[in-house]
Amino acid sequence: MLQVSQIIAEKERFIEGLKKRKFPNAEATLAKAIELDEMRKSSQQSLDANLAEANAIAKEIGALMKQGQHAEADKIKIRTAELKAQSKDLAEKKEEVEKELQTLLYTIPNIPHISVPFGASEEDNEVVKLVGEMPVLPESALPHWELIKQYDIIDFDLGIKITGAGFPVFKGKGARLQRALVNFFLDEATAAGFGEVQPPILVNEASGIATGQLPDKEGQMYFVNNDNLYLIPTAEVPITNLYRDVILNEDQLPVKHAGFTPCFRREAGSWGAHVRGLNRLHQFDKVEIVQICKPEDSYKALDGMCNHVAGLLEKLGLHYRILRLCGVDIGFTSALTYDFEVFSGAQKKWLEVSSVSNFETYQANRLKLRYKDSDKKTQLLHTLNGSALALPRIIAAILENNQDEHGIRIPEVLIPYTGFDRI
RNA sequence: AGAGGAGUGGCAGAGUGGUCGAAUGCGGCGGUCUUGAAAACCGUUGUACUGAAAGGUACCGGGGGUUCGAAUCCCUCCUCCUCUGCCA
Repeated sequence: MLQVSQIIAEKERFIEGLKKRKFPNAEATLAKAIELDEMRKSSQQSLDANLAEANAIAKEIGALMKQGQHAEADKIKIRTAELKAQSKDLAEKKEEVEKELQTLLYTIPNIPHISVPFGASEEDNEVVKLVGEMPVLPESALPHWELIKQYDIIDFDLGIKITGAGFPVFKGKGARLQRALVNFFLDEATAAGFGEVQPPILVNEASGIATGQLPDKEGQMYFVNNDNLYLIPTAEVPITNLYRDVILNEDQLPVKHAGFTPCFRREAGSWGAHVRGLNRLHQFDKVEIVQICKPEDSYKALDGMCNHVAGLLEKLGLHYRILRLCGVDIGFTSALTYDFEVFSGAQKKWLEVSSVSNFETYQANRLKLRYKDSDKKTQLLHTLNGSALALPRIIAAILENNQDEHGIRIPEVLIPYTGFDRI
């Protein structure tokens, strides 16, 4: 969530930024936020003045009672009745304005970083890096949804029976390959200084709001009605919320965490012929990296996280590219996002396997995540996160790209984890 | 899940209707003393909104209520502890 003080200080840049996102009525929306904030202040001031008078009278009554002057006390009580009624009105008005302001601020996305390109669609995402070679596969190469049947390693039909579409069952070497990747990713993250955590995979409403999934993407999360809990769409939610309502000391920064969790996404309305097999699931596994740092360090941190993800893909021998997302494709809460896509040889298409973002203070403002700087002033921190990595599409790419007449070759770095070199 | 108890500042812990944003101790910070350190002593030490400032307002688990006035009384929710039950 943007801060009104920021909006006032950098109005021109914010308007430009919102236009990059094709956000409608940028000027009017920001002006409205500033106006509502003014109203908030003035109604707060009237209410405070009212309460101050009531407090003064209450003290006076207390003093009179002590001296036994009950008649005198009763006399001033008349005024307090008026004040009480007024305070109630003023408080209601204040709450109304505050709520209206908050509702408005919830609708305003983060301001894109200066380097975010303008664009009309995902076609305009900027390719900033291309690494490796296109896999050369024989004509007979099969897409992963055929391979998994042939080798009996992932079973969609079984998942449909016990749960529903989009919940595959990993079997035998498929299950082992997935576990190998998880362990490999976690070991790499640990080596890079990301402290491992295992958070809950159900979260409450406050957590969903703080990282920005709520109220914006309510329908995308599974919800457990009986207990008012949401299944996480990404480990970003619980891990970042570890630091909700926290004031860190400068020497605790940066905070770096990695966590492995299943992720759950309803993906309502986003299904079609182009999302076969492992390309899109309701439940999938992912190792997430999260970083919290001082504002001046966050873009260096973003680069560091990108290098980490790039390193993983290189070790797995995958052909990949990095995209800088354009204004219309970048996520609601993000200021700058790099997507990583691997080439899936048999499908002949790029699959997104990671998204690394800097949220600047957008999440921190909702989280109330701050630190005391060298002047002992508390100020908002920057939050970042990225997938390192999402499993199913990596598996799809490995299966497709590494297939030959003898089966599927396991990447060298994974063999110590799988215990076999071929499926 | 049932019965009982409890939630107060970084921590411990007092406070059962007014002078309480809250005693006291510990911790933190600054200082005196010291070659230095420790001890001792003195001072200081929550967050947010608002205001140029002085100040004002709110916050004693969350929300609501009673009262001129609530940390204190009432309702409700949450969390923790003890006992009983159940369970990986």
